[in-house]
Amino acid sequence: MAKVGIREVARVADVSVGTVSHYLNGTSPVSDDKSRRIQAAIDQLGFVRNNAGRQLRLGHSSTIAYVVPDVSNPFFATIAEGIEQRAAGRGLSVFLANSKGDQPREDAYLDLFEEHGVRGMIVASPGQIENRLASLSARGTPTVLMGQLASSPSQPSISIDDVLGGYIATKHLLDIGCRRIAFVGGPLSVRQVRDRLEGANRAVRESGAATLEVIDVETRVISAGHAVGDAIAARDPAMRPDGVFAVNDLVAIGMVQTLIAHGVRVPEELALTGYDDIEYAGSAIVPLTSVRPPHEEFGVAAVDLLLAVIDGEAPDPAHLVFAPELVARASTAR
Amino acid sequence: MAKVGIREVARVADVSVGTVSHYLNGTSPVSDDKSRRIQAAIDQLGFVRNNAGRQLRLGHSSTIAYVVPDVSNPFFATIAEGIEQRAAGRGLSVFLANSKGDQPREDAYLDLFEEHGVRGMIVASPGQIENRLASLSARGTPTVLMGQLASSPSQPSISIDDVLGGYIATKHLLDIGCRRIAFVGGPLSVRQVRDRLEGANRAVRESGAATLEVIDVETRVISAGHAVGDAIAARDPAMRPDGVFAVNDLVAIGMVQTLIAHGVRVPEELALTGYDDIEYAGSAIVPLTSVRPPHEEFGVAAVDLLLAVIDGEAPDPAHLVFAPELVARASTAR
DNA sequence: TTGAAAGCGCTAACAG
DNA sequence: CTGTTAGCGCTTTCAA
Repeated sequence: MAKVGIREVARVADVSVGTVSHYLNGTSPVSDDKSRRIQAAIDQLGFVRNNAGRQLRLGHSSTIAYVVPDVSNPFFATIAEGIEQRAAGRGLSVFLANSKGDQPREDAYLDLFEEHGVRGMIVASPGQIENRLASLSARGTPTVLMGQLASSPSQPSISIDDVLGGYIATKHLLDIGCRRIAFVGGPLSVRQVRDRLEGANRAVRESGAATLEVIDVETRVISAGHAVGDAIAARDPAMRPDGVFAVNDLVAIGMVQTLIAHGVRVPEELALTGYDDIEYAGSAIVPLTSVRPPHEEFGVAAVDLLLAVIDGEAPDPAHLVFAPELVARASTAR
Repeated sequence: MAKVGIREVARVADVSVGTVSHYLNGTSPVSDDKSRRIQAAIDQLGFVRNNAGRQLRLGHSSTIAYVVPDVSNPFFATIAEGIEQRAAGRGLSVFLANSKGDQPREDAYLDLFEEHGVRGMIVASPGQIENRLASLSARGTPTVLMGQLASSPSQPSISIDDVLGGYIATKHLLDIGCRRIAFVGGPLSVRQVRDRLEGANRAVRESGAATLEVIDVETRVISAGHAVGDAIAARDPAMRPDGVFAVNDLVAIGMVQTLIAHGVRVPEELALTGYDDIEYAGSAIVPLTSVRPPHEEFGVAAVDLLLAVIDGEAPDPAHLVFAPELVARASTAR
């Protein structure tokens, strides 16, 4: 396979490389005759434009990067969709990377994308990476921090108000009559967990008429929910909470499964709400009430924010904070 | 931000650009003194190597692409992990792309990666793309087709024996005593669905003592399972199947939820098996028997196959076919 | 061990 | 409208 470049195309079409470039980029009009010859040559030779040359000359690529801890998390996947749509509309492609919540690996990807000269990055990270992002910016690659509110005013970020989310979830339980509330989640070193609990605290405090128990879990997956469900079912019924706010849907799904298996009626004896509104939430045995972050707008807003920074506009609110909303389903229907 | 390149580093360190390059790549020994000066200059200037220039000169990049219909599908996500591990071991990075099962979009990504000069691509596609992959290969980008057996002998592919999978799932139902088997899945235009049904047919035929009903569904998601579960529960108990092979776990999960809600006992009255062994399968109300494709080895094998092609070795078996295995759980425990 | 210099493929400025 | 040409940043001979 001989490498076929723009000059080979030019030779076959009997035009100059400049003309081929103009044809390719629409930089300047090309006569019909030559256009046809150029296209014919391209087809015949199977020419594919070499991005390295193009990018080197242009000084920048037309890609942005989206780095997440877990691509298979439906939450990030949905956002990715919004990002890709919006980016495509602006002529940008999106490179995806999976950091697995692993710092060195995340670092490696950030380096890789920087070397590749991406126009900007949207980074969701469970860790402390503001310094890292700051140096990227300083060297010319704009970034948007996703999922947590940046502490630096100059670091654009886009996040969800988890305190509010925790508040509305708990308020909902109180509104339907629950008085012995339990928050199931942990560890508190995770910002999102802490914030949600704080919101729950506030709602309970405001009500003045309810108690809040905290049931700590190490991981926030289905099996953790199973364990907690078993433990609650094993209690004397009088000692069980009558309303549970699970830190996320996976935990809630696990809980509802074991609770029902043990004969605890949901929502009659125990009302339950999750968080995140993942796809499976509505498909659980007892469809799950959940707190829904604005998935779609989130991705779009992230791209818009990034583009603003790329265009050199200091975005007025550098921090976008979205309000989640409650999706009430059978698990809290009294 | 002045652009800082290798020559700026060379200037500050008072060496030649060639020496900096050698330092960076270990291409040739560099004296300790100069090494120190170069590193100091790099740190001071915040130099980041420009991949475009490097790649242009080198003629190739050090990335491979992994294109899937749905990154959030746990099946592909797990494989991605294997791919990234293995690729990293060979000094390659992986770019991920989400085609959403959309042909034009898949095409766009294939083009994009080809222009970016990736070393090779691993492509999982629900569609017919062998011709497309063939032209990529012809132009110099090796590919591995994932998830379906390639019809062309020269197109490397890596797939799972779904006929066998369907066979062992159904055989298992027969072995535990089921005689009125139902296959829930569709449409038959999807290769994997067809193959699984074929395996089911074979098992039933071999047994000589059972019947196979086909219950068609349009989509293979939880809600489809709900609908089928409702329909089966509504039947006269004598008309219900006593063993169901669902085309995938999502459908099976949906079914088990509604069946139980309607009081149909699983597995006593109706044994049920899914397919794919996704994470949630073991976490269903009734833990689900499923057919497990070899996730981990799959990604590793795909990379190895791709690397072999990149290295110009005509891989001996161009087609790798993996055998799935049965994971028996409560949903078929009699 | 180091430096000088020739491009890799492409775009854009400029001249026609 | 079209052709000519100068680099973009980097690696890699080739000499020294």
